[in-house]
Amino acid sequence: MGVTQRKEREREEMRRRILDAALRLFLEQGFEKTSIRNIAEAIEYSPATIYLYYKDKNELLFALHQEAFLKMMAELGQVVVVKEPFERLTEMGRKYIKYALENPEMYDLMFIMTAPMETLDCRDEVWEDGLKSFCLLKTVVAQCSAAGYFKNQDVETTSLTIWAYMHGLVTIYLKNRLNMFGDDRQMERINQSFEQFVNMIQKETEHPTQERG
Amino acid sequence: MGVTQRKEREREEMRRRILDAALRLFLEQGFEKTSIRNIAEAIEYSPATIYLYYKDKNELLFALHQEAFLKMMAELGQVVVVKEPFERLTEMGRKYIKYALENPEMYDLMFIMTAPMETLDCRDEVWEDGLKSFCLLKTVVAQCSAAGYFKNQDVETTSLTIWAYMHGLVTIYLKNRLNMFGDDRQMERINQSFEQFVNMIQKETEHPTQERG
DNA sequence: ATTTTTAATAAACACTGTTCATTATATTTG
DNA sequence: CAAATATAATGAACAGTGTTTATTAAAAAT
Repeated sequence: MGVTQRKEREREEMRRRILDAALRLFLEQGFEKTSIRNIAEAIEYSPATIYLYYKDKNELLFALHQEAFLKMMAELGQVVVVKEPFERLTEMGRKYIKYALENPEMYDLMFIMTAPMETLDCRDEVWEDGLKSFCLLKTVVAQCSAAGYFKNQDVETTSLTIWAYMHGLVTIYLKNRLNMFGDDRQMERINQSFEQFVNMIQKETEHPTQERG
Repeated sequence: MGVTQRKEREREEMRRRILDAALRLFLEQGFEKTSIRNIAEAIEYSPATIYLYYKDKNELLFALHQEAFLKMMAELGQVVVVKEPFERLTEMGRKYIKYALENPEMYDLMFIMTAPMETLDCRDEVWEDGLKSFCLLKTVVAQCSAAGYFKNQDVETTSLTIWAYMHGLVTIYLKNRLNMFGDDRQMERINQSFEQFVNMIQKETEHPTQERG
């Protein structure tokens, strides 16, 4: 009989309700101020009920982290419309910055917090979301490579270098470390640095590597 | 009479005792598992006493963050012994990675956590430690610039670009995001990327002459 | 209609940062 | 010296956290 299926469906619906409430509160008031009790209250259930659908808070954070990756991949994926490979990579960089700045809490969950990762650790699973998005980057880098950019450079290393720079740039900003300049030119600084970095890696095309002591 | 002086000294001693205990516990069991109560217990005082010496936990974290900067500056400052400017910059990069990887909790406090920064915000002070260390980087970058590197590049922008990359690289590692590759070649990847980045920014030097320091 | 399975919860546990009235100690004053 | 005052330290409480468990209510199977 269809009872099992309905139960399964209802279970999924409940998981969604919890996730949606968690996401809403998360975005409204930040991670630190959102508790299991808040989420339970939002969906009008007792706190203990949450634990019937998610093992612990880490698992809930992990589920949110997955949602965040879905959204980011959708946005970064749009770069396929850009024809020229290097301009495609550049546009992906711009979109990465845009996503991070528009979704700071989600970005935290995806790349900074260790809590969601612990779920993977104890499940003995690999970080698929991270791998998939890194793969997207590698693909575009490989296309650049095929178009003559990044000569004699390993695609994976180049991708990591680019990601590291992008990640560093946005987290310095998101974690309020650009405040130190005391002015309101933070976005300007980000854009200038980004432009410089793009120019820098672009030049990797032209000249062959020259020796130096 | 010297009572005031002695009181002031005793107060400083107590602040140090608290800080030392906090630092020890922090390093022993990480930030998340270290509470005001733990620290109080370690110095054999009541939790409330801590609040006579530090306004709140953020202020305590800020004080620890300052200690961390002292240590990092001491280590990075050693690069003055390196004669050639670009090699000096490279060595500073190596030392930055070394410091971050050897002091992950401290690094978190310095560049990732927002809690210590809140103390600055409500004190209406500027982030001096950050500024000072960024200044050190700028100095070395300027020396490279004077030696013919980073032609036509703004020193501040270049410094931010370099810092962003370094910061991104170490945090991706520290926050366990390099686990995704599933192998044990994480340090290898870091070193490869670093090498690539160093090569990349080195080429920013204009190559009409191969004259250098 | 009765038994069994499932879902939801109230209440508790062991924590957290923080505040405040009260007590103990040290210093200053008469 | 003793009495008054200032300072330091604390116990106890408040309001919160994630999580577990015994108990109850509801649904499903017999």
